[in-house]
Amino acid sequence: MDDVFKALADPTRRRILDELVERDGQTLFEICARLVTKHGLGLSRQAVSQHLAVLESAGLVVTRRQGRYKFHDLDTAPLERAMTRWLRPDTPESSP
Amino acid sequence: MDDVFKALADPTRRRILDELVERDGQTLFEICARLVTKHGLGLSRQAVSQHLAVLESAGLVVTRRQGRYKFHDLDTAPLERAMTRWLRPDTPESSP
DNA sequence: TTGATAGGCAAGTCGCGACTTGCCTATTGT
DNA sequence: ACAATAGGCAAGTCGCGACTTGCCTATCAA
Repeated sequence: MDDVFKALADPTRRRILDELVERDGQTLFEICARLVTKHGLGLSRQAVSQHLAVLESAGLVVTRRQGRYKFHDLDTAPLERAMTRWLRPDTPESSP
Repeated sequence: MDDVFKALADPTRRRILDELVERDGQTLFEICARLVTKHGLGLSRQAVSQHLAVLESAGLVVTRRQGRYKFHDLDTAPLERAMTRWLRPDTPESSP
């Protein structure tokens, strides 16, 4: 759970999550290309690879190998668990 | 919104939010004392003050001065807005 | 089998963020 | 008025994280 917040701290990693929400099951090179073209970010392949490793060890991204490809899928379950931490039970909108 | 994630990245700041959920409107010295006694954290007053400044500029904490006291209140609104960013609209549980 | 593609490992650079230290301002109580 | 309390400002130290560079492994197509 600590890793979830650390993973979300970096803006590039958040962009990666944005990409995976829009289209699940992308490879490292696909994500690389999208970050460069769509968001104008100039980073190396290694940088993206390391970001994906952080996201995966945080449980936010799940990978499946298939031949020489490694597909990345988003998992939002850790997000929801992390965020309900500070949501008070007595908010007036919670039970209308 | 970028500041929200950066603010949540530090474990000490998350502890401060925990404290404010439990009891709203604490002063700097109160928060300091609680972090030391209840959580065993050994940090200076300045450290906590800087953490509170980060939380405030992120909109997660709202302050009100009263004489020589400065009370700190939690605001969870930025949290909820930040989290809905990656929640897919087509989750099977969202519309049973 | 060879070259191209997809990815991994390891060491190194560098800047930002967390924390400290020292001193200063303002409000309160006696 | 004076001391104590509550907080702020600024410069400095230091470690961790983001990113690069160079090289290595594995799978697929020709």
